[in-house]
Amino acid sequence: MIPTIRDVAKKANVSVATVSRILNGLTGYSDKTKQKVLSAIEEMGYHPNAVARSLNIRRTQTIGVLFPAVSNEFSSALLHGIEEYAHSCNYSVLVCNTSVDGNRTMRYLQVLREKQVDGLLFVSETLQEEYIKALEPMRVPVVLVASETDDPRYPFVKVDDRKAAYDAACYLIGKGHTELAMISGTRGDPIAGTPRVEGYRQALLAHGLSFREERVAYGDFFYESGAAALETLLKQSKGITAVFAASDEMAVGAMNYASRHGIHVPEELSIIGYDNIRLAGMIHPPLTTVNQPLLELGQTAAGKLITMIETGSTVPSRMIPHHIVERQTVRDMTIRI
Amino acid sequence: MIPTIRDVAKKANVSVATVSRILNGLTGYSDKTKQKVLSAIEEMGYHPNAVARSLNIRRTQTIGVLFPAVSNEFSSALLHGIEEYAHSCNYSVLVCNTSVDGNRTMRYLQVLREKQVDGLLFVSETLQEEYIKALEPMRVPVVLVASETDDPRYPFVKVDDRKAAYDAACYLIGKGHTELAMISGTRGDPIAGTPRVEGYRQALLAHGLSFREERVAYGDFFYESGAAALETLLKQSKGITAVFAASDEMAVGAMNYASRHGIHVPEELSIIGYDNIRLAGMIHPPLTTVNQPLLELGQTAAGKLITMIETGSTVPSRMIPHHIVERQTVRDMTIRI
DNA sequence: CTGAAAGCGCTTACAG
DNA sequence: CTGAAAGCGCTTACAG
Repeated sequence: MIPTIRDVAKKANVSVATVSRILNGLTGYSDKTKQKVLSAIEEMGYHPNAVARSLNIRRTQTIGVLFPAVSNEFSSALLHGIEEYAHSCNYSVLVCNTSVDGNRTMRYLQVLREKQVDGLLFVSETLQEEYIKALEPMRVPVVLVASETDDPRYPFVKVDDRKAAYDAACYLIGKGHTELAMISGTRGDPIAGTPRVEGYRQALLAHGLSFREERVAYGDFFYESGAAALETLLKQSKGITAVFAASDEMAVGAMNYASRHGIHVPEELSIIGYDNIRLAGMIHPPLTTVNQPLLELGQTAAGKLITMIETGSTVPSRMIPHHIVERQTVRDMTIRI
Repeated sequence: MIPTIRDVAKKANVSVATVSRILNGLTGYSDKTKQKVLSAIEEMGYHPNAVARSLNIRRTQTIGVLFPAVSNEFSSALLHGIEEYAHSCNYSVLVCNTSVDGNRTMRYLQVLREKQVDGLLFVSETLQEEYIKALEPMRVPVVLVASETDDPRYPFVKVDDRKAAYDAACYLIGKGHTELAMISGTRGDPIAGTPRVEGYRQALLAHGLSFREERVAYGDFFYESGAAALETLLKQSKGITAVFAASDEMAVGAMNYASRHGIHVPEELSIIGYDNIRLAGMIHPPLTTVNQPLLELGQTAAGKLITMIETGSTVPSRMIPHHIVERQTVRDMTIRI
């Protein structure tokens, strides 16, 4: 029914080997043969079967991407970068939404292994021992995005979270703020939690300010938790003039809390976020924040993975530069009005 | 190196046929044989090769999903629903970001065809003649999501855009507004453009209000265009008290314009959006909008596609119910204060 | 420049 | 209950 390479060969009066060579741009056939074959392909509407090809060459030109959650701006911007780069290199991407569920992750790993993906990208997820055990025998390259590990077999691509948080706090201090507070992401999160608190702390100390436990509240990176965290901070401590939130969503949640309670941003309270997702520019006043180049992170990670796949060698990890995007939520206290 | 079914068979002293039967849960082997085989599999760390299997059974348990743009809340919520449902049915999903580019779409179609996907989902894209020509010989089911066609071979899953827009306008009218305006999406867009303007128009007429061209401005669904559209409306026509925006992003853009120009929402201007993406609940004041159940749209579409794949029959299209989510951007004019 | 044949790792009648 | 063998649609030495 659907024509195969065999049918094409028959029609063009050549062997399948010749058709295969032409299809793959190899050498070893006359121009006349090539024309014959090409027109047979055209006439029959032949399309090669990549599954058969993959079985032979043991390459599927497909990578698997595991996300803890797919439906937020952060993930989708990364996915965009990954897909774009992969497509430009002729790779397809299989998306897997693990829902932060270890069991789902393990099942996906199984599926991806059986489907013979050429490589794997772990987004925003730390490599559990269990995953490593499953990954090892798969013998395919793995790259982490917006995550980190010290196992050299698994390179990662991310922003320097500690430094970015340090810079955010310094920015606030540079604007004359001395009464800082922080809305952290999930307590103990080894990637986007602890390092950002640590960077914030170091910035305070570097400027002779004291780090006060009651001036750190913990959320979960999502919008809803931002308001609750600000409420906690305001209850626990008086005199705060600026807060650093470890995600834009939490920053916006905090801004809403402020707005509902008649606290003016930035006049009475300054806020700086983290991520620079589109949301940051959509609210009023627009949010000053730390830019994570998500598209670039995705592209770079896909690039590293594909390099590893195609060269068989391992590549170094990479810190992508961040920067602060100044908008309108931080008051400059050094200017007297 | 990596064990195959052959190695397992050898180790367990049975034929590959028997191993295959056990692997696939067929009948025709003793319990003793089963144990022998299972422990051989265990010992060797054998994992079946789905590519080889696919070549045989000509099913890949993979579907392709084409998006015009992947990095926005709308697409990612749909993707979430699609991926979730597909995964629950043991299908994997290959994402393709067409960037609203016909050439890219055609190339993806080619790749997906070669990779032998079992079915295709078109998200927010109309089926061009060119696509249909490429789709036809692929002989796999196709379902449209948040889009529409009258070709019965391609079922679709969407909200009734005309009716939803009608309801949005009626909601405004029900709140006592008579001076309505609309921020439409892309002019002439056959799915999310024209039908929404038409629904809005019909609602006006049904209530004895006149539809005035100068009270419709066109954006492109995205944030940036919302502000410009509101500016245009306000310049073209005096006395507007309420506006219906054909997307939440444009509604928020309009709210920002209002805020920057000292126009209070909802006291001086009411706004209703369309989509109910998370953004709608994150801004201040929170946006009243038309809810499109995106997760459900995605799930339903994936369900229909998989049904078509597995039964070989075609399924009917489906309109998913929408509803209005009342928040705080529409003033009730029927209440005297 | 070209073809016959083995093989990629499975599944599935068919025969016993 | 079990196995030998053909076949899925390709690629790739090998030989000429």
